[in-house]
Amino acid sequence: MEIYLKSVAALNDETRVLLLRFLDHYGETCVCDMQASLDMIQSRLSRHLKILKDAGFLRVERKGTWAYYSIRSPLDRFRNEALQEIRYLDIELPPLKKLSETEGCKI
Amino acid sequence: MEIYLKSVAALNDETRVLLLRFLDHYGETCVCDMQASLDMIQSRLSRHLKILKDAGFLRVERKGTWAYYSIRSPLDRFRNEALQEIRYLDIELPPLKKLSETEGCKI
DNA sequence: TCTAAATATCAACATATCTTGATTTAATTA
DNA sequence: TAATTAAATCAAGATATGTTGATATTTAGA
Repeated sequence: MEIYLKSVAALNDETRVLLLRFLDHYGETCVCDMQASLDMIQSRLSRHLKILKDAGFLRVERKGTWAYYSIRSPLDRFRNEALQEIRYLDIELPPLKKLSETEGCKI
Repeated sequence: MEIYLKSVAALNDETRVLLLRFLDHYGETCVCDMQASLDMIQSRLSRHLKILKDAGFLRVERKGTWAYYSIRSPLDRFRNEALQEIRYLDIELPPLKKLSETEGCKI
C-alpha cells in the first residue's frame, strides 16, 4: 500500500504536476532557477520537491549550496504512465530563467 | 487538467482502492452486497462509488432498486495501469456476501 | 397511493493537506 | 570563525476531503 499510495498522493496536486512538467521539459534544474522561473515561494517549492522525491519521481544532486532536481530515470511503469499523461495536459510553462549561471540567485 | 486530476484524486484514498480491488476481484456487485461484505456505512460507500464512477473507473447499472457497480471496460492506459498496480497491493479482501440473491438485503 | 427497501444526498464535525512567513541547517568564502 | 547564500524545516492558519447520522429520492409491490 505504502509506495503506491505515496506516489498517487504525490500526483494529486496541481503544483506538483506543474513541477513534473517543468522538469520533464527543461531537464535538470536547480531550486533557485525553478523559484525564479515559476515565481514560487521557496518553502512551498521545497516542500513539493521533497514530496515528489520521496514518492520516487525525482532525484537530487547537490553541487555546493545548489540542489539540482531532475526526473528520475528509469521510472517504473505506473509512474511513467502518469508522466506520459502529464505530457498531454494543457499546461503553460513559463520560460526558464537561468539566474544561477549568470549573476547568481540572490533571492 | 480536469480528467487527469480527477482520476488521480479518485485513486488517492484507501477506501476507494479497496473498492476497486473488490470489484476487480468479485466483478459486478450490488451496493447492498458490498455494504454487507465490506461492513461499510451506506452513505460512505455510496459517496466513494460515486467518486470512482465520476472519475471513469466504474459503471453502474440499475435493476429495480438495486444498483450494480462494476469496473468499466475498457479502461484507458493510465487507469488500467493504476488498476494493475492495485492488483499487486497486499490487501485482504473480505468474502463476498450475496444477500441480494438469498434473503434480500434488509440493511 | 401508501409503504417499504435500496440508494443517493446533505449538514456538521473531524482529519488531512496546502500556503505562508519565520527559523534552521548546510555549504562557501572572506 | 563570521558572514552570506541556498535550501530545508517548522508552526499557524486556511482550505479541502472524509466520516457519520439524518433526510431525500427512487423503485416495487400491496
